[in-house]
Amino acid sequence: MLQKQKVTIYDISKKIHVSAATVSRALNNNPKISLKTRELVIKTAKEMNYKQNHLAKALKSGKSNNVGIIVPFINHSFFSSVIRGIEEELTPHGFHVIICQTHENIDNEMDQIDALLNIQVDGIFMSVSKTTKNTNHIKKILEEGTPIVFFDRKKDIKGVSSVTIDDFKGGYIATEHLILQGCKKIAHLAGDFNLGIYRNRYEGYLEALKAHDIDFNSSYIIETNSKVENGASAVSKLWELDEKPDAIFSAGDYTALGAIQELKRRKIRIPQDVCVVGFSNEPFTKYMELPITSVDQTPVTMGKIAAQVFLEQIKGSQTITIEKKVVLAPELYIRNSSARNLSL
Amino acid sequence: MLQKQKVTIYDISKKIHVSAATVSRALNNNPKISLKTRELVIKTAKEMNYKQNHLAKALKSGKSNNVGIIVPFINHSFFSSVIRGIEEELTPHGFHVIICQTHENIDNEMDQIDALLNIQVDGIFMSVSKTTKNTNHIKKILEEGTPIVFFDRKKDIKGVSSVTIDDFKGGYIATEHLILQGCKKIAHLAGDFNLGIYRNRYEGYLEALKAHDIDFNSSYIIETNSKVENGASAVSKLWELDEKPDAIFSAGDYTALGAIQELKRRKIRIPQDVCVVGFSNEPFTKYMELPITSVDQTPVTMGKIAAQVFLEQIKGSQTITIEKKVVLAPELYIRNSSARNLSL
DNA sequence: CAATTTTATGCAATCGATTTAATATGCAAT
DNA sequence: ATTGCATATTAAATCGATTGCATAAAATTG
Repeated sequence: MLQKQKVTIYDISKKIHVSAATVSRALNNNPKISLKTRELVIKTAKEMNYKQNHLAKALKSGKSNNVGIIVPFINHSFFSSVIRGIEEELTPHGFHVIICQTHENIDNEMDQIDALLNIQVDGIFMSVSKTTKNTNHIKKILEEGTPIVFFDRKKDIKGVSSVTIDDFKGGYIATEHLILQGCKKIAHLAGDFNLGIYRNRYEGYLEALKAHDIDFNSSYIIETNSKVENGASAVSKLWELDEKPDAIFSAGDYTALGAIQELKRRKIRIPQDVCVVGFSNEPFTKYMELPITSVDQTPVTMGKIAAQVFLEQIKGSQTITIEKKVVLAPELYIRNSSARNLSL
Repeated sequence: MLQKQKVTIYDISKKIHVSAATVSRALNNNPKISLKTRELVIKTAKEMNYKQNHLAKALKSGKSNNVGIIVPFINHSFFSSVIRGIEEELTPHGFHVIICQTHENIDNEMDQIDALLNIQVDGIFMSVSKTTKNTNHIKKILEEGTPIVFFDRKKDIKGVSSVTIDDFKGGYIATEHLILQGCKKIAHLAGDFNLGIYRNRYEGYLEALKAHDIDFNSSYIIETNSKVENGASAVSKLWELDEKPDAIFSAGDYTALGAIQELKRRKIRIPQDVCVVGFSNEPFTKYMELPITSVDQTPVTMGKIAAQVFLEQIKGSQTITIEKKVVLAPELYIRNSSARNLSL
């Protein structure tokens, strides 16, 4: 184990008999430094294998070149894809991405925020946890002067930008697609209404029904967690009704999958008897033997755009707050679980 | 936008008329400081909402409390799960996790390493890219005195710890399972032999054949990239043979899936005519209508253990290099794609 | 050639916390 | 009362890079 990082601007300055200030300026292309000196410094720095100490620079400048990303879970396809997008967009700008997960727990969320502020990240990207109601801990970020960008799951806070998809539209097109397949009794497996995204998907569903003059039936709505088992039990519950549904729009792919499994168990044919649509376009949906129709959220793009919004924000004067709300269009991937006249 | 982080130990020291050194010592529970002073300092610090500046501390100590993780892609289930494990294990110790992806490209890998060393991470976790042959850039990390821990995909470098699964055994148990199902003509869809993990899975396959007195048939080996399409085309190629296989052991789940799709297209019954086993236990394998038998790599555990190895490494004196090779046992999840007498 | 402006460079302070070596205080022993 | 020693505290240096201000050297002008 040898010594770490050795060469400093002082070492360079000694070697070529100039001051450290000159070395610093030369390396930063300060025009006050003569071409001759600048070239000598740069050449010597290269020879001595000089590496700038980013910590020292960060301390002096107050900018760490790190950004934090807070998500419920890293290893959920949607979130890891957003992270990928952010990472790919920010790395070329010299930023590094620090990952935190909340496990959908607001206490963790608060801790993670504190930790990120402590290490002076230059910005925070976050998708709030399901249990987050109060937003004081988030406002604290703003008070410290650190920009935030919400993605997917946001809270409405003045001065905070966000990148989301149009969940209302997602709910609408999914439902309308089912209607166009001839379905009239469309059940909805909703997600946690504490989160805006799920409320919006539900609203979109309602609006599509209304637009096509289909009566709303409240017993067709089941609010549930996005787990496979819950999709199955939701179907069991629905099939106790006298008027069984002829379609299911699920706000998540896992519940859609569970629903399909239970429908098959009951020998109900898909899509002939019942059409099913999921949400998120999880990788598995297209791999199934009966591929599942789903609403795509373009997560990598979402991450990239969130990163761009952040870069724009910090480019401007620090005193100006840019509040930008980017809403991406969701896209319906129609597959066999709902396509009655599809030749695939 | 208000000012960032304000209160320093000097502010505290002024307020209670002691020196900054005393404040620092008091906050660090240095026994030289009298109880009275310590309590006053701590109380005042709390009142003034003091937050330690980690950058300054990092600069002085040379320890950043950041670790880097280098993976081919963040949003691959296996890698994001390992990252999750590392994150969960290190966060309680005050470390933060910085993510980099290489896109399986060695040039990116070198850049990422440079960047991580530049920001003085305290350690690097990595899974090498497929294109990595030369290891000079990795040795550079060691020369700087920064510990590395390989996970899953490693290179043999003296003094470097690693956490992997026993791929040989994985290949062995997968193949033996197929043999026990009565299969005798077992094809193997191998991964890139540049990576040790795929060579080992292949070796395990060979050994299992030998142990059960089954002749090796080289035309049953197809080296391919882990993509769904490649699984399908591998089957097409295999089914041109006079002696068609009665089982397929794929070194990856995606190729296993592609193989299954192609087998179905050809109306070949699974598992009656052909048994299929994949590798990685990707989430989708258990969701299929025909769930796929696969070898699980316990990625979250792998991440946690890698983190523990790292913590052990840095706990010891910096001059002592601990080289620890942890090998986790893979586990076969038997499902319908291979289980001829399974009642599920 | 002296006066003035430009250009190039150095000095020293700064960012905030840590740490070594030095000093002030208290108390016991002689 | 003086010496000795432990305890508590501080001054100052340090980590490495940046930057405002001062100044020396060179170039320009009258």
